[in-house]
Amino acid sequence: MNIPVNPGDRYDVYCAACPTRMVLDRIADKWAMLILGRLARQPVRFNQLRREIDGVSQKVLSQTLKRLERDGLIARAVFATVPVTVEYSITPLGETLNDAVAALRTWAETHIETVLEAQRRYDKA
Amino acid sequence: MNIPVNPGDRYDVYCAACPTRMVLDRIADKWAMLILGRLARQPVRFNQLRREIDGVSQKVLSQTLKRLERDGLIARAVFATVPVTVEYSITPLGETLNDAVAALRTWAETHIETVLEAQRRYDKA
DNA sequence: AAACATGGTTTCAAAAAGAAACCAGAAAAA
DNA sequence: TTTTTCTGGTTTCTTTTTGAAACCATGTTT
Repeated sequence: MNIPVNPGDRYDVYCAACPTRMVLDRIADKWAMLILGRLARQPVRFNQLRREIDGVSQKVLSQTLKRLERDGLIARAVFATVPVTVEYSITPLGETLNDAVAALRTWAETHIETVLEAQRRYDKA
Repeated sequence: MNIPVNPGDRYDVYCAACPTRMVLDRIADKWAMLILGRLARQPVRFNQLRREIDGVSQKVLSQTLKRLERDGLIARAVFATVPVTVEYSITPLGETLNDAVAALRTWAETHIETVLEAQRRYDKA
């Protein structure tokens, strides 16, 4: 371990310098996962997204959308309406990621009881 | 949306007050994912883990391990050797989560080229 | 004697996140 | 007509989190 990634080495998230680590850091994010899951259903506008992703601030939503767009996971379309309409949609690449992320979201929803139980036991001891 | 979770409501990560949101926030973490993946192979001691999870600080490793233990995802065993040995291992519940997380880690490793390409295109424009 | 091993905690600076105000411009409500 | 609402953000400021480094006790190795 601790081996920097040079051309020819294979990718390894356990190496800090590996570009896959950067990507993991970016997708291992609560807001990114929720946004991706919402856009997987259908394209949504900025403020609509803000209302549906309960608890996200405008700043963080804006930042996260920018990063997801830069990574090619979502697309941003501007329509010259009044007022201006900005629609975000998922890309084919984003859809492949969403399949993996969906498993995490459903894990949270199906195993929540067991986790809460474990927390109660830990806190009692 | 924005409806607080009351008894009888079904769980929904898109609601900020839902306990599943707390769990998602906890598992949607770079370090937690890397730790879980390493422990899925075999039990590992603290300092060994610190060396293998390249880039993690002792403080964050310690904090993350505590949270994972509290959530029932990993187990902590202390042996009265000299110096003391502390071994961390994955639990059956942790293994079910690791299956989902593994998909994310491999996504990062398989789609990294496409993501880097998208970033270059975005930065050029 | 000095360095290194164990598994952490503590301290402090830097980075990130969150809350709130602000922006322009038009439409709708009062 | 003045106020409020809508669009999609950015800016500022505070609070939280993170990361780097030092420190801790105990014991072995060099």
